[in-house]
Amino acid sequence: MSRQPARPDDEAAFLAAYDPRDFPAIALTVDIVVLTMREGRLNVLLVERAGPPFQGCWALPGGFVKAGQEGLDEAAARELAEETGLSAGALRRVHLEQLGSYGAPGRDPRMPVVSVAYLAFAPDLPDPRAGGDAARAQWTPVVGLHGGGTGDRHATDRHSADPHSTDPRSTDPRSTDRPATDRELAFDHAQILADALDRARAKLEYTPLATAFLAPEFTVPELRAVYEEIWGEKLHPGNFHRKVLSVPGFVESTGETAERGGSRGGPRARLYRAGDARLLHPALLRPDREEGVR
Amino acid sequence: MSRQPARPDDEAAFLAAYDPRDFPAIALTVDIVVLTMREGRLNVLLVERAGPPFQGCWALPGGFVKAGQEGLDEAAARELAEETGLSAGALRRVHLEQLGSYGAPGRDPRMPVVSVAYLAFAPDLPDPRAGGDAARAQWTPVVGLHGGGTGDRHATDRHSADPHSTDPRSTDPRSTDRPATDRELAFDHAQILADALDRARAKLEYTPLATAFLAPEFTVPELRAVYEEIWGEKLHPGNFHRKVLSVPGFVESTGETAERGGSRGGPRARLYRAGDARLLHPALLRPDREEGVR
DNA sequence: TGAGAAATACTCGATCTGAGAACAACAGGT
DNA sequence: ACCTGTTGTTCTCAGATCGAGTATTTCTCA
Repeated sequence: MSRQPARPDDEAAFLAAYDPRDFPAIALTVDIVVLTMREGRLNVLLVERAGPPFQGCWALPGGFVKAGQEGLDEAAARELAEETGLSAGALRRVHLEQLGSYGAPGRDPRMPVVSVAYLAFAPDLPDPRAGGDAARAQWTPVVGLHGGGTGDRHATDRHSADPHSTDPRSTDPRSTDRPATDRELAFDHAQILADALDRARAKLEYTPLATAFLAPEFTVPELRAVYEEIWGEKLHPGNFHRKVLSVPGFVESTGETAERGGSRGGPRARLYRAGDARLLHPALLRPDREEGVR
Repeated sequence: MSRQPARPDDEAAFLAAYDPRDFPAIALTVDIVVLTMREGRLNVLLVERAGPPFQGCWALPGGFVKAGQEGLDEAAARELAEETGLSAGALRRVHLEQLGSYGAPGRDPRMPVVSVAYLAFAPDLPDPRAGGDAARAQWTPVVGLHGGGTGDRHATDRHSADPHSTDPRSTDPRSTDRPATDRELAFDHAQILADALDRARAKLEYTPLATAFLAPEFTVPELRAVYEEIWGEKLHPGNFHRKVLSVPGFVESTGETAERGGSRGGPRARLYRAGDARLLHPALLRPDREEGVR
């Protein structure tokens, strides 16, 4: 960054190069993959595009960065607030981090557009409001979405889901008039979503961020459900319980217990709060992933 | 991304918004943190700025993205090739990955500039050539550099131009004559470098990328030296050796042994090649890092 | 030729992990 | 109320892994 177009011309040309208008036009946007847990399923916030291109298609919420007026993180936070209609207070409980930037030529048919993608983990949020240029916005189960699912090959780098994972996906991806499920996403958003899921799966391993999907007070089984849903595989209840309580700073007891036992029986679970750890040590690793080689 | 500025105006305004000239001017660059190992020390490629702003300051190599003509990864690869003067063949042995994007307002005094930072791991490369707008370019030991050093706090979460980044502007880090060591970096490059080092340290844990710093054939002690230099701490030779050989796909034996023993004595070490693993399983974790909390 | 250093192999005890069992608490239906 | 099946939580046990320390052998250097 921070260099004139190229070539150490003379001073005049040098300064002239600073005229913004002389740069090839390029637009910068932020897109956000907002993940939340609804009724035990991982959902992503999608908006239906009101105009071309990809009119009628579902896409990730996002918008243009106000060049010079806001930073990237700020722009993402602003878009997140606008799109979810959440108060600043509620937003404080949402985890937001940069995912990566996408700028393949032609990804937007209108003009060169580079998008900085963000990833957000949110507790169960109210239904979104269709604001701005979106025809409507809604939570969509990730399962069955292109780019969704448990195993999305591609992953730039680390971890890719294993081929032999138990795939609880429903074998009924019908999309008659159902909302966004099983729809192609606009632009390269399927790729962004896939990368986001890979990142989310990895994050659960070494951070306590799974708690960001839950209410301030939660039980170990609820926490386990988050891991199972995002990783797409069942975990050993006993071992998971032992692990969570043994990692320093992961959770702290409230002394209370849940109001009711499980919906299908069982004793009432104890309640915990998120601890003060930012990183899990030792990490909570995903079961047997033989990959690595390839 | 991919939405008009905001607000569901009427169709006319909608279409008008597509004129590139109507968007606030913003420039997009790529900056690359190229790391290599020279004489046992971790070095980063820096260029001396030939013109303002930050004239005479050292900065990360980089340049403007050719909007619409190349993707982000392409642009980074191109800049890397230009700046190092390496052949396409030699570049194939270099690991290049996206680090994150930085777009704090005012990070470039000229105009809004967002930079997509990349991270590269390279084996010992020849001296760089000062091309383009750079007065000169050279490898600089990371130690002693602002943003360098072993302990750069900040970071549990990589990337993102956070608001509280050290802002090197305002001060006048004029160049006297000394190379780059102990100099303030231009723009927010100290922050980018710090983030890059954090990422590099983490990458060594779960990927075999340490081998990217070495020749095609290397010994276990040489590999250990890479880890020790980047992590900034001595490792137990015996345990490291056992671990490296036990992780499937990390290294594979060539059957040969090094020409000479260690410079200060000791038997000749066996030679290995990088294996076919992309991920280390189980990971090679850094010794005792009590952090996690706070 | 001797001393010191380093590569590699081994040992031992502390930890961590996966799998399974045990037991009590609880929901739902009879 | 009383079964019956489910589930939260705790334990046990064997195998894998890890940190630390030791032993052995092979080099370099003086």
